[in-house]
Amino acid sequence: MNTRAEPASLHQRILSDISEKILSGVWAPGHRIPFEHELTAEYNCSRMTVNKALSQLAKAGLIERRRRSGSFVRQPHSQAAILEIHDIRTEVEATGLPYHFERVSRLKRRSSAEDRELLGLDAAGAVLAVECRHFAGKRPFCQEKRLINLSAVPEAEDEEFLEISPNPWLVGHVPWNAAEHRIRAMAADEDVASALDITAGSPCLVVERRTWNAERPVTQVRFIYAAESHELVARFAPSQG
Amino acid sequence: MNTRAEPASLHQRILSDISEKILSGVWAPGHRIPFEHELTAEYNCSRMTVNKALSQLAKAGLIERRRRSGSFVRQPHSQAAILEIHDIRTEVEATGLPYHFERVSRLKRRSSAEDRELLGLDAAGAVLAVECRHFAGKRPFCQEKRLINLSAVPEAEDEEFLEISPNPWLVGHVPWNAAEHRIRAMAADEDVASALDITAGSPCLVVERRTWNAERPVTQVRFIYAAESHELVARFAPSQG
DNA sequence: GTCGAAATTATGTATATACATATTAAGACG
DNA sequence: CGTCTTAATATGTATATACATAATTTCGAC
Repeated sequence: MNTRAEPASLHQRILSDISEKILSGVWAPGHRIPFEHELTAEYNCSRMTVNKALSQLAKAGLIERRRRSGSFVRQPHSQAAILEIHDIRTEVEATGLPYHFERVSRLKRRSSAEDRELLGLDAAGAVLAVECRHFAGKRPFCQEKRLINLSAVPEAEDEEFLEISPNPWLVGHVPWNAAEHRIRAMAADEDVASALDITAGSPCLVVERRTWNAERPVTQVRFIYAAESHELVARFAPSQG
Repeated sequence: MNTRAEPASLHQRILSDISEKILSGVWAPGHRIPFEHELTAEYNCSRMTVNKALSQLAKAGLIERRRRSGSFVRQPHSQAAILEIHDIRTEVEATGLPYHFERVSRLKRRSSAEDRELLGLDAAGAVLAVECRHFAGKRPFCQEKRLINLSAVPEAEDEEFLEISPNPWLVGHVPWNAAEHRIRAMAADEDVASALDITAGSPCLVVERRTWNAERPVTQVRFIYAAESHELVARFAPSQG
């Protein structure tokens, strides 16, 4: 009945056994799962091993542990979902169409007030503004307008972004430890409409991303998709560890 | 010297000490963090305690552990972000405007093929179709079109959704353990345009959610917002355990 | 020098044990 | 009957120990 690959270690097996019972609904929310000493007997192992599995399930939010009372399957209260952010190349290739991109423009300049606003920069400094178009087959898939903070990423000044698009280049060259995405709908203005080969005023999906490294803004980018060509998927899936 | 709130347990303190060094950028990606035996000496504790902290950091994706070589700060490759899904009441009240909603229609029917498609139902069965409008002040904020699978939630048949809107009611009455959100842009059709008091064809943000309980579809709902009135925010934040 | 065996090293997993702590149940007492 | 104390119980944390495993390095045979 269980055709999955069995996890190598015992505590992982215990964890996955239990989480499967919960996720399949065999143990409904509120159900008391066996005590540590019962699982210890069932799996013929030490309490530490069982404890490791249960602690991880608790940290993942699947169960709640109460001293003296035992562990219980939690109500999945979560209002947070995991949003998969894919590389554009990956997104395009998932449709089966060949991917390519075009660097439309690249301009180094002292940061304007608007640039600093978009990047979240306090001080003045040089920025690099890059615009690209990404294609699925022959049709434009996405317009990219990007600002790169040159005081955080001076190496970008030597990159033309003709062979490699900004995102893969940045991922390879600059570490970052925080990112924020804002997602909204927008009517295409003339600029977007001509870039995406759609009529002005038609609906677009806008994904704006800002990334930081050690509190310092690295880059700000706005991806604009024609409404028909893209959707985002976010899942709430109780984590498995 | 450490003015933060001290975590209660030793392994948590080790974990938070290290993750702070990483997130603040003191230890950059690629940096080798001290060996377990070095941390053992530094914190004057057993290897198991250090191991617990490091294992959790590894599982959270902050570090990578390599046998014989040690543990290293990982490149934050993650392309997954946490999307906050708020209740509409919360969203509206965050703008400072008073919230209210209006139940437009409520209809019980045998599921059509389209209903089953939307809900992800295999078999036929009764569904409840509910339509609402949510307001921010006097202006329409969001249109909600929902299907409820009555074979999974029979109690819904006795609820009129006049006093309480479907989402809070469902959260209080039905457990669920999986959810999927699809986010896209759309042009308002006549129906949406009149519901939101905008002109047909103007851009809208669509959030479609489906939830399951123990593999069984519970409800499918489509929230439609005028482009100006709403945006979604997703963050990538390295988890702290 | 090159190849391959053996030692070294850091992590991965598991055990038995100990004591702490939160929570509930049972009992004593006014 | 209610309250206070005490015991019982499940989890929380930590230790010392042991052996397994993966990845290097060392070093000897050729």
